[in-house]
Amino acid sequence: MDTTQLLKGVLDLAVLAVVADEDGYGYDVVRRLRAAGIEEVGDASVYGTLRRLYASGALTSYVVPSDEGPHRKYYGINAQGRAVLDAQRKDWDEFARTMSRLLGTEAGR
Amino acid sequence: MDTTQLLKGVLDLAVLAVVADEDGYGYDVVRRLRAAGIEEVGDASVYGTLRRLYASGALTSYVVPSDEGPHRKYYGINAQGRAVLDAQRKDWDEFARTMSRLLGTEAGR
DNA sequence: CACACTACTGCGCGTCGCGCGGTAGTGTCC
DNA sequence: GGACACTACCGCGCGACGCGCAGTAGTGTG
Repeated sequence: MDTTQLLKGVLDLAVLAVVADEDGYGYDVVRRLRAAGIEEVGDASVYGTLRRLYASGALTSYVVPSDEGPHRKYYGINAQGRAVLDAQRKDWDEFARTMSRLLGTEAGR
Repeated sequence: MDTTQLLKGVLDLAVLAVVADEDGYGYDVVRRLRAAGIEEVGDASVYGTLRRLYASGALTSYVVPSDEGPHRKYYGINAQGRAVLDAQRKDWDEFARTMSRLLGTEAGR
C-alpha cells in the first residue's frame, strides 16, 4: 500500500503543473492536488516542495493577507520554473512509456 | 537530470515484472532492465531490490554454478510475488493515468 | 470558551536508489 | 605470465524526499 513511494521525484512535477495553471498558496495547492486524484499527499510534503522549488529559483512568492483566516503565501511559476516543468514533463512521459511497455500494458504505445 | 528519483517505489515493480517473465540472476536482471529502457539503473540498486524482495517473501532463490564465470544467484517469482506484482501494477497504472491527466497530456485517456 | 477550519513551519524518521570499493572467477592479448 | 576486461556478487555510507506529528496563529460558530 506504499503509493507514497510513487510520488518520489514526481511531486515537484505535480506541484509545478498545478502552480503553472494558476498561482496558488500551500493549503490551496494541497486541495488541488487531492482533487486531481493524488489523495494521499501529505500537506507537509507540499509545503516542503513549494519551499524547495522557491529556493531553487523556479517559483516566485508573495504574501497576501486574508480577512478570513491567516495570511496566504502565494507561489507563482517563472521562466526557469516553466523550463523545469517542461523538462520533467518530458522525462515523465518517457519514463511512463518505458514502464508501460515493460509491464505489458499497451497504454504506452 | 534526476531521473533517478522516478525509480523510487517503481524498481520493485520493474524487477518483479522482469523476473516474472523469466527467472534471472542479478547481473542479468540489470541488463534486461537497461535493455527495456531503464538505462540509468545502478547495479547495486537491483541487487538490493532483489535481496529485499526475497527477504519479504516475494521471490525464491537458487544458486547455479557457471563454468564461464562466478556462480549465479537466480531469483524466481512465487505466488506472493505475483500478488504483489499485480497490486503494484494496478497502483502504477492508476497513478500514471492520474499524472497524465494532471499534466494535460492525453496519454492517460 | 471550547472547537473547528484555515494556513504555515520545523523536526526527526524511514525508505530507497546510488556511488564506490572490494572479492573472485574466467578468458584474452601481447 | 601479467595486465586487463568481463562476469557476478556484496557491503557501506550518503543524500534525497515524502511523511507524521506537534506547534503557532488567525477567524468564525455553538
